[in-house]
Amino acid sequence: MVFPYTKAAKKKPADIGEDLGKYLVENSPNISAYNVINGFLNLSVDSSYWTNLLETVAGNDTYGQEASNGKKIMIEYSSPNTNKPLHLGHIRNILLGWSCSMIYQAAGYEVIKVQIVNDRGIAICRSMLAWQLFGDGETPESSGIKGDHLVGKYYVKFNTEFVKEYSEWQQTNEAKEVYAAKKKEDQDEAAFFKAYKNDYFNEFSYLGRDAKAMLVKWEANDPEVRALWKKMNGWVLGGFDATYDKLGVTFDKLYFESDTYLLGKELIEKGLKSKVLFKEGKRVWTDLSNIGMQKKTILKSDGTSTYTSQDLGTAQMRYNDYQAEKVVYVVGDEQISHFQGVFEILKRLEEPYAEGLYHLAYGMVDLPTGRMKSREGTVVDADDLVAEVIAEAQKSALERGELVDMDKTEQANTFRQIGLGALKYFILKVNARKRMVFNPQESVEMQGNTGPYIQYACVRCSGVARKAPEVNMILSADYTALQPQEKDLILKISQYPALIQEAAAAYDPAIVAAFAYDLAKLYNKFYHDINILKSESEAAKAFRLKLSGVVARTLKNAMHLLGMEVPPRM
RNA sequence: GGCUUCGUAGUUCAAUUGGAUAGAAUAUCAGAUUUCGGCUCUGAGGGUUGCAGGUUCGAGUCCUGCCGAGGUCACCA
Repeated sequence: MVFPYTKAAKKKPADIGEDLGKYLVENSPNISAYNVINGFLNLSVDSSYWTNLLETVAGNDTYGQEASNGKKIMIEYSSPNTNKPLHLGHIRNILLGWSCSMIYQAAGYEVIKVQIVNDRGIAICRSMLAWQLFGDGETPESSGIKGDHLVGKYYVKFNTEFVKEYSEWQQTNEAKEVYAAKKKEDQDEAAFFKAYKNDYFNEFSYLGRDAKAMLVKWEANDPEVRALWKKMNGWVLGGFDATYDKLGVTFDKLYFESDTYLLGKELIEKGLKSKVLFKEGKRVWTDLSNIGMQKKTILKSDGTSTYTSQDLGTAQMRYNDYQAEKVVYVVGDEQISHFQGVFEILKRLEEPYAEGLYHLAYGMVDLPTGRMKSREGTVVDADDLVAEVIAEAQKSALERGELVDMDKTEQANTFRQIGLGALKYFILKVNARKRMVFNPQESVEMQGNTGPYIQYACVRCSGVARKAPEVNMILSADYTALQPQEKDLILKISQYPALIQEAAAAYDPAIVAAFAYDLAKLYNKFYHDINILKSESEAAKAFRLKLSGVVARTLKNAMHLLGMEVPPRM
């Protein structure tokens, strides 16, 4: 493309193209020809360039892994509440966090994977209270229910009981009086009570009163409440661990909100001194109008902490723990303004890590039928989903009569790899910041732009490469009549390291996913068009086997960045 | 309402960051191959990139206005 040079050179676009092309052919050994069309300069690359490139890549055992750059990055992901099991939204979060971790590792960073478990607050007290009232001593062991699901059951129970209580209350005289006194114009009873729910919880509800009382006791370190809290949180965390294990993700460090929610005092003192923050009574606030936001409360008028104060303190603590240059928060896009506020305050406080903070905001996951709503029971449970995709992989393989001769445990493992591969790819191929539609049927498809298609291509080319141990004996330089399919493959592979950097800079696994798919597709075309084992010459055969080996390795590497495994057979 | 994200084949997603004829997949139809591995390949139809202006050699991409869908506007987390 020569348009940008027209002004500087004061020539017609076509002439510049001619001059440049001519110069490059004469002076670069890699360029063999050129032509100019509509102001675009096209160059032809000599075959020795391609074979050399392939040799270089083949000889590099760590292709796609940058040398350490000595920098640290912390990636926070998952970070669930301990009152209910994980769902599809968490899965998107977890896969994004994991994949970004892998990408940054490949880009040369030391990665610290963390999560902050939200294990306190009124929501947790709701589950606890419901269990106390209706649980009858039920445990994961006694009921056979996975711990997180058991606690989730009582969270739901609380809500159904609360709704019942609320609708009964609406019939009372007290409710009629509240309605008469507080209703807005044109607001009928139904609309009013729908909007009044939270106020009811705080002012009139028995369940609400008891849950809040429990939270107060928890904060006062009441031994009985704390013991119950510990017991139920243990159940939930055990359940989460099982789910993480299924998904194949790990963490280097867990932070607990119960330990961090009081942090931030030190930074607040600093902010008050430097007039970044202001105090009225016990309340501390700041003005964020410069980034289009309003006043933000950091400490409440009773002096207690807020979400903001807690995140300020946590950021500082984690910097003290690890001194990471970058910190990525994988959190849903509904919290964009919260993090803008937190990051802005830290910048004003001139904290050394403030510039390296990044909120990786992802969009909500919708179902084909609309959005997920826990109240309407349309939430897709994480454990159910994982079981379903594995079952689907098994079903479709057995229907085709494949893998039946395989050892049972190996077979089960292969189905797991395929099912999870399908699920992970389906979610990660979509740009993170976009809202996405999750179709359970399509997620387990095996054809087209899917995980199993890529896995299959990889299995295929490593199978080909395995056929010929002599690939390492260099012959490929003698092969000069390269086919377009071969050039396309080498070109694609040569872009891989730059692509990793690009994906890291954009915090976007979808870039890697698109690459893996393109490469798989190019290989399948190559495989179809050219019969490798019946190549026209030994040199061509050696070249193609070597190429297959390099494709296999690159595909496997790219899939690893997406958290996908490659089955031994498919 | 203010701020903000988004709107691309029937559907799900791309588009090298402002570049060539907007590409894949899926579904539909028509073919090929079936070798090292059966989930492979080729082709066809399908688009006024929400609408209307503007900026320039050139706009899906940038600017303005409208329409539509989210998010957010707590002394909740």
